[in-house]
Amino acid sequence: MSEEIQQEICPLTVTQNAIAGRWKIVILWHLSQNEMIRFNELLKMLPGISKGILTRQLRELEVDELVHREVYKVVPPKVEYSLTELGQKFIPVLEAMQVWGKDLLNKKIEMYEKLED
Amino acid sequence: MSEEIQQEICPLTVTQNAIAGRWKIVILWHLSQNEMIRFNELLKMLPGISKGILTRQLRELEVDELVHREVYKVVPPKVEYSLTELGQKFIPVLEAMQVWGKDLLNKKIEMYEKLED
DNA sequence: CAGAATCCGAGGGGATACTG
DNA sequence: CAGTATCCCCTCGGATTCTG
Repeated sequence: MSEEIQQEICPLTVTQNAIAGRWKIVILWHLSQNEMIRFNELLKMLPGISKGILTRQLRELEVDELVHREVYKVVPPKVEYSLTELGQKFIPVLEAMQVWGKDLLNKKIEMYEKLED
Repeated sequence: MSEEIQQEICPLTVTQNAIAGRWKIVILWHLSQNEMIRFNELLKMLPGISKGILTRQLRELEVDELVHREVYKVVPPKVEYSLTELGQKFIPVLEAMQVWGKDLLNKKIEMYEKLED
């Protein structure tokens, strides 16, 4: 019981839960770079993902109110995804992650170069 | 094939892979607050985790070089965990996450308060 | 175009018992 | 004290097929 409380009141844990999912971080990043993106565009931006999975990840992000889904009632269907206000507040996290990721990649590159000696 | 390349050269994806795991973020946070922590101390700090899982998460963090494991050859055994240099560079991410998580929690609290009217 | 529905398999979390 | 070794379970990712 007290475990569940901790799940809900720890800021890091709620963050963790919100971004748990193989593609969510990259999805959020694309949305932070593009303002609005249609479903199939997003699909092309994510090589390797399948439609079903993309839909699920987007729905979860929508439930957590990081992403807004705008449906245009036209034929053929048109749906655009964008960051909510909460989603935009998440951008600093993405930026910090990117800084760290680049650091890590540079480190790996250095290691490969040393191996060539 | 090209998917795998993207997996390895995208900074966000490498970050994502490094912290994928139910407890890693919280573990990193505790290590950022304590400099060095023994195994059983960490266990107590994480209500709900089991020994086996804690070990696995720590091993993965060790492989990814975020966490250092110092074994003292004494009886009974004593092992201390700490952040590596790479792990310390991750702290800004944790901080950004915490800011965002607090924001989200405040938002939820507001919603509950409105429900009471 | 943007999904919904279904099925599958891998693997990651968790519990328990044992050990140097 | 700090693990290892199993076993189970269930979720999550992924592939495929169908639809308004």
